[in-house]
Amino acid sequence: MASIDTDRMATIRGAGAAEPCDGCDVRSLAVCSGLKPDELERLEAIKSTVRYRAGDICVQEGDAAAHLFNVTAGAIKVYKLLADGRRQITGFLFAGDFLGLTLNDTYAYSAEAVTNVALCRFQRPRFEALLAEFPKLEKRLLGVASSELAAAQDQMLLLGRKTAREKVASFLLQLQRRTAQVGDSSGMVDLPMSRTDIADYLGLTTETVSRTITQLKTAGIVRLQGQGRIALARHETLRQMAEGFDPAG
Amino acid sequence: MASIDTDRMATIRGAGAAEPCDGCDVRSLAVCSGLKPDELERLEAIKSTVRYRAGDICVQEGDAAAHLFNVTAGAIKVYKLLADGRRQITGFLFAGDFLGLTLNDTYAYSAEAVTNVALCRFQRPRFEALLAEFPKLEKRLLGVASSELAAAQDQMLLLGRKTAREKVASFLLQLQRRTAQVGDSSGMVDLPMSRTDIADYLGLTTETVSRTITQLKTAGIVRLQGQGRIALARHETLRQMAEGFDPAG
DNA sequence: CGGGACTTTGAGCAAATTCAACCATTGTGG
DNA sequence: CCACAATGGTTGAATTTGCTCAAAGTCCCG
Repeated sequence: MASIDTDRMATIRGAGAAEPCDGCDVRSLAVCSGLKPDELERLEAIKSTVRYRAGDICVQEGDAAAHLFNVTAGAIKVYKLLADGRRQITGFLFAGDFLGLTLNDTYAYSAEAVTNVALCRFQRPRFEALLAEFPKLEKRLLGVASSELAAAQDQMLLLGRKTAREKVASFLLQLQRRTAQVGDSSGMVDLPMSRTDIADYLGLTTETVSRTITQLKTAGIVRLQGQGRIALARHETLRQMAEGFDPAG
Repeated sequence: MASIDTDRMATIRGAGAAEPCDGCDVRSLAVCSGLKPDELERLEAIKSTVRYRAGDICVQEGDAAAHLFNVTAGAIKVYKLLADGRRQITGFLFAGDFLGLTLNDTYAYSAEAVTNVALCRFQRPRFEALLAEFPKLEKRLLGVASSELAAAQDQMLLLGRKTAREKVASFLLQLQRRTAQVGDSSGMVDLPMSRTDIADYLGLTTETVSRTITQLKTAGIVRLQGQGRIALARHETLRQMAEGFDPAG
């Protein structure tokens, strides 16, 4: 559970000025991957770059869905709220991830910057026009949607059927897989988000998350490397734990 | 939790013979909606009709993803399992719903017939060839994926943050919305699935589902109409309950 | 060095689960 | 046509996991 700072609205730091796609180091991960040079140019023409500071709201549930985004740096959390403030984080987004896929003309979720972030931003009507022109882009988007859907099903399994320990183990491994995807396979994992965020992602409370991590630490399965970094020491144990094999530890 | 009858494999009742799309009464809901007559004809050419009996497995997690389906009659449950048999149902599919969207070449979930069902079946390579030809079909599929994604996020909120009572209320309303979509807005809702299925969908146990429904019945909010039918008597109360307003009932 | 936010730890509590028994409905075979 | 087994659903009591409430400990930043 969590209280949300509702009064802090988005403050766009550096707006407008588009940064060149040429030097973009997340292009291979993003929706724009696989486009031909001329297509990329057309896409670039309708793009602007926006930055948010940690804590800023990027997207607000219920607002007109005017834009689509691509995260180029930093981390974002996507979440939904209940009437009394209970929060469920449905996903964390990192560099390369896509934000804003929706059929409706309003967003069905909110998004907040976890760290300082940079995003490519596209106006929806313009983006959709390009979508109609470039089948490859549409195909890519369908791919993005499909893999998000698969991830969502995994997360439902986690939320509905896993124990606190299994949830935390799954979460750490998920972050590590993501880290490895970007190249770093050292077993060191960044935790840019707070315990409250982790709790709201896993359907737990901060206290339970904290206790569970302490348990894993005591059991020698992970090592806290101060300040939002954690080392996965016994990777295989963690993996089994995440899949529910219950090594009774 | 639930034990799965692992030994009962799919028995295709009526295979092969394609039924004409002409008279199909779910076409307006399905992926094939909005296609031009000649496009529809091409799609029909690669389609076959399959039937399963209640309890049959339609799709098995890990199997080669050879087909895509469209439900034309009956109900199907889609689920994932943990090593020890814990099950999470990620969705129920009804007439008009699509099954089989995936990027990978294996299914990431299983699907089992809840009632006797009929499905349109398409071979993946052929279907994908048509996708490339008919942008409208691809667009439609992206729409399907998007709305499934939105539903998945709602379900994550439910699983992670709602109480048993809120979960059951949400579930009943969801079924009713679906029923209303097909035309029937009488407030009567069919419950073709077992208590165990409902429990595995809501992240609860059968006992808790049963107790909760009994509570709603006692409070006069619903009426059981014997045999898998339920009447939503106090719709608004139920709606508030589902959204977490806690009318302390 | 001090203040504030976040995290950890502790103790008691409660919602939902587990285990167990009972009831209802259905389908089968004598 | 009825008895009865089988399956699924309901109810009860005890237990447990994770939550709530409370306090103390860290870390960062000015």
